[in-house]
Amino acid sequence: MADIFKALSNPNRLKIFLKLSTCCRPGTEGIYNMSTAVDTMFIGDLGKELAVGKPTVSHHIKELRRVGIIRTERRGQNIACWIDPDIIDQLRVFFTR
Amino acid sequence: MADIFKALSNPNRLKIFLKLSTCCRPGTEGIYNMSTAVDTMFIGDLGKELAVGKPTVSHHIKELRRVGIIRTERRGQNIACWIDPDIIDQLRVFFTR
DNA sequence: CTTATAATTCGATATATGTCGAACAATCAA
DNA sequence: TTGATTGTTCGACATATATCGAATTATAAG
Repeated sequence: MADIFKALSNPNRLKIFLKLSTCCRPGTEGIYNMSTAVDTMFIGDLGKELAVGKPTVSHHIKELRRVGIIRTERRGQNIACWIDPDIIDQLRVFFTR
Repeated sequence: MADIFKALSNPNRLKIFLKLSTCCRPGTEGIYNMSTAVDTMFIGDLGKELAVGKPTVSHHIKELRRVGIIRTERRGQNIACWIDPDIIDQLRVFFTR
């Protein structure tokens, strides 16, 4: 759990998380299965809004994936990302009771 | 929000949070008002379970208070701590939707 | 096969963080 | 007032982290 919070403690990683949260809402069919997703978020697109270089974005994505917050899948030249819904459920439960 | 997650990202601070969570459950009347609390948690008691020195515990408590996760109140020689219930609500909402 | 685009890896570096010991402050009890 | 207990403040230091530029890999398009 500490690792998950650490991942979300960096402002740029939190922005990535929020961006993915708004683009890929739980309950939206296919959003967690990129083969049918209607609204994907590529790493390059995420990086454009972050005022940091590509190596840094890559590092942050790697970290978010390491702790299980996001999942990724190559789509041609790009790599698509989405939030793992299980983690969000876990986190909500963590703050319940 | 990043600050809150950073506060919870340190293993010792997370242990303090969990300890306070189990000793001071939401819904327990008076637990957030030390003058009527039936189960208080003093800084010294928290420190005994943490394998770090008193200055470090003090530092962590300060940080948790700075970001609004806990509240404190002096009770004689001791200082009592408890979790701010509003923050927990905020966090649960954050991971909802 | 060559070029362009997207992303990762690798070092380097500056800054932030966690921890400690020593000294200090605050409260209570004789 | 003196002594004991509890917690804070202050430097110091070692480690962790965020970031960058340069080089590298992977995929797609001519």
